[in-house]
Amino acid sequence: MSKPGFTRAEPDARRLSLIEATARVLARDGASGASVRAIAIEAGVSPGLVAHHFGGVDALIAATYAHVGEQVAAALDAAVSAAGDDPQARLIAYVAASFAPSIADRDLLATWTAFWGLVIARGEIAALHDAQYARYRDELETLLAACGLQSTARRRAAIAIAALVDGLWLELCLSPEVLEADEARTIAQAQIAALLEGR
Amino acid sequence: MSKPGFTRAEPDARRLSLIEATARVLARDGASGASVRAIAIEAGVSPGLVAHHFGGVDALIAATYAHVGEQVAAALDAAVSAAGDDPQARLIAYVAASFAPSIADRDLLATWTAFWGLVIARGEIAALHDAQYARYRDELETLLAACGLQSTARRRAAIAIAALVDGLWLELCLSPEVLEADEARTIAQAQIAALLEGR
DNA sequence: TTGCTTGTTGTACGATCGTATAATAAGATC
DNA sequence: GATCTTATTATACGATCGTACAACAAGCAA
Repeated sequence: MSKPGFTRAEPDARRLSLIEATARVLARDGASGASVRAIAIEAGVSPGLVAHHFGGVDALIAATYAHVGEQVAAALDAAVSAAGDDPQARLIAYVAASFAPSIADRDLLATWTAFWGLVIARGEIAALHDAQYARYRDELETLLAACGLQSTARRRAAIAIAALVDGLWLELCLSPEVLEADEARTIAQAQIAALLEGR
Repeated sequence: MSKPGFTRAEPDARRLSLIEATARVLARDGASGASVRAIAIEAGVSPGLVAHHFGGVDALIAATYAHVGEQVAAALDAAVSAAGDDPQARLIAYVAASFAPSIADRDLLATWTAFWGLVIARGEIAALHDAQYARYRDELETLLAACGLQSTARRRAAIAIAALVDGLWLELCLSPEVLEADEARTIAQAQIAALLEGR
């Protein structure tokens, strides 16, 4: 009974571990450091596995983006569920969750910037971003509808909130010493209140 | 009288042409395509010139970021000057100028994403971003003060507007078919009006 | 046990990376 | 025209890049 030199994993499990390793490398070394070899070492596997499971490094980064996006969306949804029944409280919880320490950190930003770079370099990846943005906007529109906002104003309100949150989130990640999470939350909350004013 | 094989340029002039070439390469191929050789070819010079004038490729990209930032700031300032004397009109002109075709395009976004990636990978570059952000915020605070906003509310209002504009600008660049410049302008204008309401 | 599938490894390949360096020559100075 | 400074070129170096590929072995089925 000799110890196995390596363990065989289910394709899905291996793919997940590669995705998580990619996220860690992206966070540590940035987009330029996310090479096939660095990712493979981080995941404790051979470089060839990346090609075997993803075909190429671009597809792996895209999958990482999709996965991280799922996680963020789940965290925001959880915040909404925990917020109770009041529609406005749910909307505010959804937005405020974007500034939680686990969401607004450099590690996540690294994944995002790497992916934005990919959108520029390889146009076909833009569809992934469009899908995530559409989902975020839809969720906001649903929450806004529950607050009683009429349907004609909903789209613009959702875009406005999404943009504000993105901008605050970006600033929070890039220079947390200038803007703190609490202030970001306060600002977002005030803007939402203003948007719902003339409802 | 033989034709010179190359022309000698003033260091500053050559640096500028390298910076402009970098911006073009960044826009065309993204951050991963901005290699010393690609930039040198685009500028019509030898690769060695990058090291000679900038010391390394990171410094060249940083200089490109600074230069593009200057251009954007100048364009925004010009829009303010052209807006006349009314304080609120000046503020709105400043913000709306961010969505002009020359500002909200993928080419500029490519420079920004490349630089954001550098902020992650090399911490010492973050200071450049902080400086640009601080300048933008200061300009907004000045315009807000002219609108009669009391000093305590100014900082938060400036951050809110900066974040909103950044988010709208980002979305405009990434998926212009979803969000159009006119709508972005309308949204920003409405938010500014709301911010100045309780003044 | 035997055979089969396929996840996994290790390596090799050509391309490209950033940078260093010596040779060259443009253009100003005297 | 001679001299000097230095911008510029061209090349070479070692490292690292992404991918391809053949050999290997883990684990399941029979």
